[in-house]
Amino acid sequence: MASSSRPNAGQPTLATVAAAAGVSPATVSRVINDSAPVTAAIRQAVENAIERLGYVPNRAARSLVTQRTDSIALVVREPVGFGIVDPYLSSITVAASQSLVGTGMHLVLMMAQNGDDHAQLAHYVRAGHVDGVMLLSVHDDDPLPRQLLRAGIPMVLGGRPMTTLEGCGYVDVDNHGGAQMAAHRLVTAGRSVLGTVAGPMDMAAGVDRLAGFRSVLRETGYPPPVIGYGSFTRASGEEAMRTLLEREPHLDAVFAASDMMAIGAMAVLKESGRRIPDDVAVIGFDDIELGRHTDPTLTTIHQPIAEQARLLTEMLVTQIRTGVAAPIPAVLPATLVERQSG
Amino acid sequence: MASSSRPNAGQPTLATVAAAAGVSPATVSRVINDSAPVTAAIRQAVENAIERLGYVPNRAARSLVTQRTDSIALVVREPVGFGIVDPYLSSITVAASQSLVGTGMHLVLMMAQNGDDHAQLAHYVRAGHVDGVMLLSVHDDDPLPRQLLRAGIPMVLGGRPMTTLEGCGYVDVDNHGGAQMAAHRLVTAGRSVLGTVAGPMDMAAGVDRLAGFRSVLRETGYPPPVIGYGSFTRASGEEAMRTLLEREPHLDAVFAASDMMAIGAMAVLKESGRRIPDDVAVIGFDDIELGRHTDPTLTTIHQPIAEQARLLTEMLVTQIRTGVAAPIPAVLPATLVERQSG
DNA sequence: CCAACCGATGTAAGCGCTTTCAGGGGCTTG
DNA sequence: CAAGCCCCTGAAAGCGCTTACATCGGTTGG
Repeated sequence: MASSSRPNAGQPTLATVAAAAGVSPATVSRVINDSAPVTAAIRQAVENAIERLGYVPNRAARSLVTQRTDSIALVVREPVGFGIVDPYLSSITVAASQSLVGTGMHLVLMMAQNGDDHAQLAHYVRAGHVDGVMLLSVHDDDPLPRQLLRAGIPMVLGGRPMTTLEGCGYVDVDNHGGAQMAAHRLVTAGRSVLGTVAGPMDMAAGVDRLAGFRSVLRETGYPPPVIGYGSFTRASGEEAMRTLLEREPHLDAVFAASDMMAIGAMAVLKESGRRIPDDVAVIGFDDIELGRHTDPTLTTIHQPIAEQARLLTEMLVTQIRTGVAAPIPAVLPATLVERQSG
Repeated sequence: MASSSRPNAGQPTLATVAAAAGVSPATVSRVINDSAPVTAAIRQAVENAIERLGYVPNRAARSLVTQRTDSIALVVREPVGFGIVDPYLSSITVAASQSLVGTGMHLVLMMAQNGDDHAQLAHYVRAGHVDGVMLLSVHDDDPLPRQLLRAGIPMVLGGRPMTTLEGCGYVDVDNHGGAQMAAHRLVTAGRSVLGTVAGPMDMAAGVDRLAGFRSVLRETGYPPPVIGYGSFTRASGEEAMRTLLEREPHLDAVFAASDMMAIGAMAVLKESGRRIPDDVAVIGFDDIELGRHTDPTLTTIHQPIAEQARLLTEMLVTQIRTGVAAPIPAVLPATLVERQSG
């Protein structure tokens, strides 16, 4: 259909509009961007022409001269293949996308699974396809953040980076405090042999949640907990739980650093014949939807995801518009959600 | 930091590379795009220069002349606000993003919640920011698909459109057949008073699932089921279930057109003192992760999401590259997943 | 041995837009 | 009433890239 050679053939351009309105292209541009005063009559004529022709400005052409693209990249390091989806990550993705509505910016979704993807991604960003980057789920050995920072790309992080990153804002949840709440609850409930399924030690969320949990035990005179390590996934939670049970069969309470790991842990506990919470109490972290539907329902630490996404986009957009990075990172409060499991 | 005025200052351009390699810009372009034969020695020199300077081609400039952007939009009509996320939609989003890896294309995520968003979106697409559109969750009264089609934008649909759309491929799941499986199972299990929580009647998924369900009852001599209508969300499932119970208290089986609605229905049934599946059997549709963790676990109809996403991207990319729409839509098989609820 | 030719490179013309810069009224002011 | 301003508009120069088209050796065939 349509003509042939030029795919864009037929679409009116600035010049077309200018001709139709009997003015210069410059004036049309000024009307569109409201970048300089234009006489009411002329403005009207231009707007009519635009309307009549169904003109839409070409973004590539605009980007070329303004050096902006009005879109940002959301980069998620999704650890697993097809089908499996970290509910926390997908929630925050949706929330970010929604909080961008109204800013006139758009979201480019990028799932980086490995180093190759990251290299391609850095390329993509530097090719000027986005004005800034929102990075989720950053590991300590990840070279990407530093790379982007060096290239001067505006960037914000969802979660505190392990090593301080100058010139880059982030929004974190009070992982330490949240984990303390979990520990307190278990201690208060009179549990005596505690264990924890910790997250990866190359992520602040993993480290902080473990530290918070241990700090309470230390302060209350408890012996150190048995620790198993996972990667926030359900499968890793199962595995860690098995290790925990081997090393400490008399365990009567477990704190998991993510809900998915808590769910895996619960499955293993049940499988081993233990009742939850009667024999073993379980507390998770994240407050994903799933936790409301498990049997028993999951006691967990809530993260304000929508708020986190909102702050992230706000920080990033500000940084893009003003050129200066948010000086102060945000740390949002975590809250305990009491359900059946612990 | 960096200089000031031009944000892009410092980034090498084609010309920079050409100068460094001692060749013309055209030759550099030919090397980069492999669009014409270039002597090995020269190619080498150019590649060295690119490497040394860390050159990255500017996409806006390229887009301007090629009229391609190498990115596509994933448009989701997300019915609800912050926080609530349809698990089916978020899964397919992730799957689509992943199946795009390796094609050199990128995904722009767009959550359109209302007509305004849609208008803005059509604008965005026509502004040439994407080469094609993948549309999820299309309602019959939605003007967007036709609008894009008329504008000649390559497009594919996740799910059959209610009204035939010429020149636009789609990938559907065998909703009719899947619903029949559910009905069969309930009938075979000896259930006698059947009801269904149907989906919206302005979407093929809603209509087809209801039709499939009824067809089996008709053929097996059952009376027509009581029907409640929802919008695929959990809350709407609860509400519909309440209506069903009012109209038919002796109900002993329910088929819900989505897992989220099934979960809502189960909550209402439990609340009313009924045991599942003893008093009432429940079967859902979608096979979302949540269904594995409910109590009882949810019997449901499985959709091959990853496969659907893969086919959608494949169709769209092909259409973009060749210019012709996929002539035959794909319909993927649904399968029954037997769990505890029904 | 010269004409025709072919393959590799360079030249230059835009793609559609923004943005300086200069200029041309209409006003105010001395 | 002339000089000076200010406000609005138009002309034109690119932004960084691709791509005809021209060019220029070097072959090949008659």
